[in-house]
Amino acid sequence: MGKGIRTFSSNEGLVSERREHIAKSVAPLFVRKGYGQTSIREIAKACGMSMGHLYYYIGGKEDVLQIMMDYDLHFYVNLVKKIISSSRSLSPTEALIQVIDQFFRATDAAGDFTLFFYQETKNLQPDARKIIMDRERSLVLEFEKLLYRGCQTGEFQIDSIPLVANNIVITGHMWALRRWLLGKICSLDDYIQCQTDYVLKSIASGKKTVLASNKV
Amino acid sequence: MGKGIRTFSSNEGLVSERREHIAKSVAPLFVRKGYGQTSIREIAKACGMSMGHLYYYIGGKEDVLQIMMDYDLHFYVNLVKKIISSSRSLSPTEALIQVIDQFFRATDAAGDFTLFFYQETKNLQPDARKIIMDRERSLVLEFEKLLYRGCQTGEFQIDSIPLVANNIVITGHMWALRRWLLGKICSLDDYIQCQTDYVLKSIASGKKTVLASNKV
Amino acid sequence: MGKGIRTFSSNEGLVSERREHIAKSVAPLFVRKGYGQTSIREIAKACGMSMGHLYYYIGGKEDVLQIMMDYDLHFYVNLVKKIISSSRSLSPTEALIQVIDQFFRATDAAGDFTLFFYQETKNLQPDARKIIMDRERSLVLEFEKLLYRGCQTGEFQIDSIPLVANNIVITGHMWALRRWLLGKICSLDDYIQCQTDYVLKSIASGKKTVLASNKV
Amino acid sequence: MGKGIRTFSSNEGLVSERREHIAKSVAPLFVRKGYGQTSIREIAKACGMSMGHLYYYIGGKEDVLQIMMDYDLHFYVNLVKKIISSSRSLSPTEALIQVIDQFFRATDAAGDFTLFFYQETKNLQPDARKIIMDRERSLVLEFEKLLYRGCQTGEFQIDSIPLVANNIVITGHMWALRRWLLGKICSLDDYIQCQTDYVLKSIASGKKTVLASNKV
DNA sequence: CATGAATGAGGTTTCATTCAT
DNA sequence: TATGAATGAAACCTCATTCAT
Repeated sequence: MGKGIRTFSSNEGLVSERREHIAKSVAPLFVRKGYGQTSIREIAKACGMSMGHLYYYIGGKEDVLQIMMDYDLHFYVNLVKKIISSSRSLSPTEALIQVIDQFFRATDAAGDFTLFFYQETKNLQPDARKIIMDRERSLVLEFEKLLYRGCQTGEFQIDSIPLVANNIVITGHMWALRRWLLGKICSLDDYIQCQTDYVLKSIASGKKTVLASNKV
Repeated sequence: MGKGIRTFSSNEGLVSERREHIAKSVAPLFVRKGYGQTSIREIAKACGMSMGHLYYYIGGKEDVLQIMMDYDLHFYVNLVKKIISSSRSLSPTEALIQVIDQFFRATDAAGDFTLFFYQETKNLQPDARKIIMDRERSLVLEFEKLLYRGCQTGEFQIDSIPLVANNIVITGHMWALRRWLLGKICSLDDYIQCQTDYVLKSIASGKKTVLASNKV
Repeated sequence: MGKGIRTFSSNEGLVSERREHIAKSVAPLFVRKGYGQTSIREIAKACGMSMGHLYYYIGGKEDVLQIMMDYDLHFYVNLVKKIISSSRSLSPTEALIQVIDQFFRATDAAGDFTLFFYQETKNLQPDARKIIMDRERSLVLEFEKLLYRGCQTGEFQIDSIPLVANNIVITGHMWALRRWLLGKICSLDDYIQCQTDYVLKSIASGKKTVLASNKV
Repeated sequence: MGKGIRTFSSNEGLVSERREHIAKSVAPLFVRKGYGQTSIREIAKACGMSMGHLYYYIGGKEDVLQIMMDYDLHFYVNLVKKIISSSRSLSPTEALIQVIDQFFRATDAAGDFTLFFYQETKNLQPDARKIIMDRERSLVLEFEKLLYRGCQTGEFQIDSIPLVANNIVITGHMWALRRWLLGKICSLDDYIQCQTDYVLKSIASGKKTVLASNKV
């Protein structure tokens, strides 16, 4: 974890282990108080370490942010990967419906982190930001693969797959970013339902889908 | 401007004027460095005021954020209102196309501010946040009116007007929030084109629109 | 009032009038918040003047303290003088009893000011402090005169008149300074009763006094 | 020392030690300049600490005042306790004479602190003020015990023991508070002599005391 | 490996005083 | 006379980071 981050230890395994521990410990703190408002003292306390010891595994406060973001994003992306791969046996349309459903719910569950991600990425150094953004990009890629499958079967007709993939991700994230507003309009269930329809309508090819009709 | 914010002056006009000046002066600074990373000293300098004088018109650093956000959002919302009202003579479909185009371009122009808005709203006190969010809500409302017009003419068929209005706003904002990713996929022109199609497809009623026919 | 304090006005009468106004206006503010915690802005507001105008009649913040103390002490000393002179027709012992009673009650009424006086004298410049202390000294002098009368009639037998005079003043002040403690022991009435006895016992000559016994 | 005051250290012994050091270092500074006129920078310097380090052991400037007052008052009260208990073998009258003598001299020696105490208690928060005042109360209590002993032996005849105890304490304090005036009337030796007489006269029972007889 | 006392620059805020109007 | 906008030094306090133990 966190290659390139300064450490005084030469035991790579231990460093990885401790950094994972840091990532897990610090997440609720960061999400609740914000990165800027959290002090090193609080971080160390949350990690059950002394400040000096914390600096044994990191180079500076920023590194804690990077480690935490990297870890959480890694976790989040893996979750999405699992969701998508577990739908591989379904038809693209059905898979998309299910993936959107689960992705939106996962994003809702990690809602505060999603917001945190948009808010605090700016506090990362360019290098660290690149790493985080690569992970984010890989998230979109997963959706692209799914959409691509639908295009090949002819169920979807899409001009720009990356853009549609982005739209799906964005729409999920927006539930987290604007829940204060969207929550007044509809429930998460409604939101998922509507947005799924919205997406399907816009990418549906004329070709009959295998969806509901086959189920009967 | 900024009713409820402490000032030592009883000259309302002057206070308004100075606060507008502050809002304008501080915007580029905030957008570039972030609210938390900008010191009062820098703010005062950017405003061409002494620190003491700055505090003559505000109650604390937070107020500068509120004033700036309120001002910029006010400006932005007014722009959108103008865009929408100037399209009143067009058919709903044509109006939507044009409004999306101009809204996305305006959002792109104010791109850094849009990102700033999502990042820094958390630093406002509940009272101030409410004011800002009310303005944001009024933005969505403008789009709702336009969509409603389209539903009445029968050109649009929409389950949840607020949700579609939100989606349009969101999609515009996302160009600002994720330009680092979207910029690699397509240009702003492409983005507008695709997203417009995307929206229209999903809300098109079967009824023939006046659009295509006129183009011929 | 406040000779030697800088003013830009050459109209002596006006200056005196304004300073008296300042003294009266500022007293409750000072007593409530303390001198150090009261700002010039608050002082000016309490006086119904602008800050600039206030500085037309004073040389600095300290002068406000001096003016206020001088005025209040002047008022207080005059009160005591009246009390003492109005008892001139009584026998020294009876006079003392009555004077102590009224002096203690007056001090109790001005209790916060008495405390303020002990707390804030240190904030005066040496010159100003001398003026204030001279007034304070004149207070003790009034009691000395009364005691002296009693010694001449033979009712009192006192080694050091100034000391006894001081003790009386001190005992009165202490009710104000330590009301938080004394208030738990007894009421003001009790306090007056006991302290009067205490004083009388300690200065009584063997000679029969004209007191209560004669009254019957 | 100073339970309830924020510290970043969990080493109680160290905290106590440092706070005692702070109390000792800051006393002459506070007494000379007053609490309000002494800056944190000066306090830190007087303690031989950096400002940051000072704040490692205290929560705010006020805490320094509390710590210092508590420490000095503790010291002062202990001194009085020692004085009183060391006179236990004497007759109440002789004990009182000796205790007053030593108490007044001790108060004179700590004169500036006594004045400081009356001036600056107002700057404490209610909680801290209570602590300080409890200590002050315990001071009076020591005198009450002594007076009580005298009443039991029949040497003293006192209506209100607490009040007489207070008067003794007050008279001692007054030498400190009004030395600028009293110093012109008599020396400390004279003051002690007179005030002792004054007290004894007012509490003497008719019963012959063991005092004079023993002297012969 | 581990601790936490120590640093000091820099943060936000206040306020007595002046001066152009 | 009268106003109050403007100044800027100095106040209190925080915190990322280091280093002796």
